[in-house]
Amino acid sequence: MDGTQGRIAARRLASPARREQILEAAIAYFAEVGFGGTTRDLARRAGVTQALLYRYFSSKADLTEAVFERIYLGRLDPRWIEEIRDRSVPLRARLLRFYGAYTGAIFTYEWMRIFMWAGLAGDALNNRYLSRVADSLLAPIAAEIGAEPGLTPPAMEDMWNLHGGIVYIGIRRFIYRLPTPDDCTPAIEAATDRFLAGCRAT
Amino acid sequence: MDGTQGRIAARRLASPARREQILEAAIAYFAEVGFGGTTRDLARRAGVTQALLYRYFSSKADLTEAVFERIYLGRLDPRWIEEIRDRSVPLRARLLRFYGAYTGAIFTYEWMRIFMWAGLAGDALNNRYLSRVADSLLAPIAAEIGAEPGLTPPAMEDMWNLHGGIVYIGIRRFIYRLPTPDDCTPAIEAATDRFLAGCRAT
DNA sequence: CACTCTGTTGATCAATTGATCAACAAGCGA
DNA sequence: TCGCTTGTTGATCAATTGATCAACAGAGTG
Repeated sequence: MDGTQGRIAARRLASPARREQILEAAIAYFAEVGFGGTTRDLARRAGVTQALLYRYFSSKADLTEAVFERIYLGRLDPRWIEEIRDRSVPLRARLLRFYGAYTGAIFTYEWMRIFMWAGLAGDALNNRYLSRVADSLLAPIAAEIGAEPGLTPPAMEDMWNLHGGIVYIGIRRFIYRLPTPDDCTPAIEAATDRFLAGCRAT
Repeated sequence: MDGTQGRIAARRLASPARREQILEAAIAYFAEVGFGGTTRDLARRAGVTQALLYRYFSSKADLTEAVFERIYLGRLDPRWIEEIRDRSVPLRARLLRFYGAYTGAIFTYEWMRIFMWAGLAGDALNNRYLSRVADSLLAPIAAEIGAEPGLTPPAMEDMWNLHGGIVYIGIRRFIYRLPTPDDCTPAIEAATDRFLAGCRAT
């Protein structure tokens, strides 16, 4: 209830809890201002002293690395690909289910912005993540489309087009701060239907 | 032919030429490292002294502002919208012509990255630019599609989907540094055809 | 209460960085 | 060649910033 920013933290915390608190604050802070942000500002927002950061992280680089790991780790749910291949469910429903889950996982302020900051900075994890998206998600989806009677399997560039058109909603919302629909399900449905219709027409 | 970086500049240059040279170097430099880059690094790459920057720009903020203006100014060609409305040309050809010209204008290392850096930093020009894209380009395109017999006019969210899917090619190439086709014309054609087919099906 | 462990802090250092300024020097007209 | 204008530089300042460390303080134990 104090009017000042930060300094909300308890006076004394168990080591793992404090580390977790700092890490969470770092994710929120770096998402907002990028990795050029200062350790002093971060500490203020975490409600601790700047010196304390160095008890839990050996350097700023060490801290940002922890932010990366936390952000990337477990972001790609292995069940997604299983569900994509589950042919007991109609193809359209599988696509909608996947992109519902995928956007549900990545359409957050922290994820979208940290991913973009990292991409611009040339982070290697970023590049590797997207390669995995291509190999483990887009390629299997293309294969499933190709397995459907009457549908031509789309090229990877077409898959990227589907993917990019959907992800761009999050870019507009969290990076460009443009108004977007609260619920992006209808947009995903429309994009998916257009895409499937295109695979049929060829 | 000196092995060192930078210091290519002539010893003495006319004032406007030097300013132009610094501005060009700033665009290339900030595109690469973002606006957190230092004036010393920039000066080194421009081949001048750090102090000289302040003869042509009153502050770093003044310099970055000049970079913005140069980048944004004249990037939206007013002829594009005229050509979009030119109904003597088939609709599909108009769409392809527009996105050929549009991607030809923005798919550069400098533009894509500075635009993204600025977007993350919350630059106002960025937001305004995209609003103009929506009002002056996407909305008229939607209207032209709606004017075509047998086609339903797409909602703005659909237009953003078309747009985002195409722009995402540039994001992959210049921000994520992923491999993309040298010529993105086929991808644009495929995306456009899918989109128009979708407008027909409804 | 005294003791110990450890989470936390304020002070501080060295390097970086935006910005300034007096001094230098290249071109050019008289 | 002299002298003026102006493009250019090296030195330097003040503020910021990542990182360190001795000292402080809260909590549990005997």
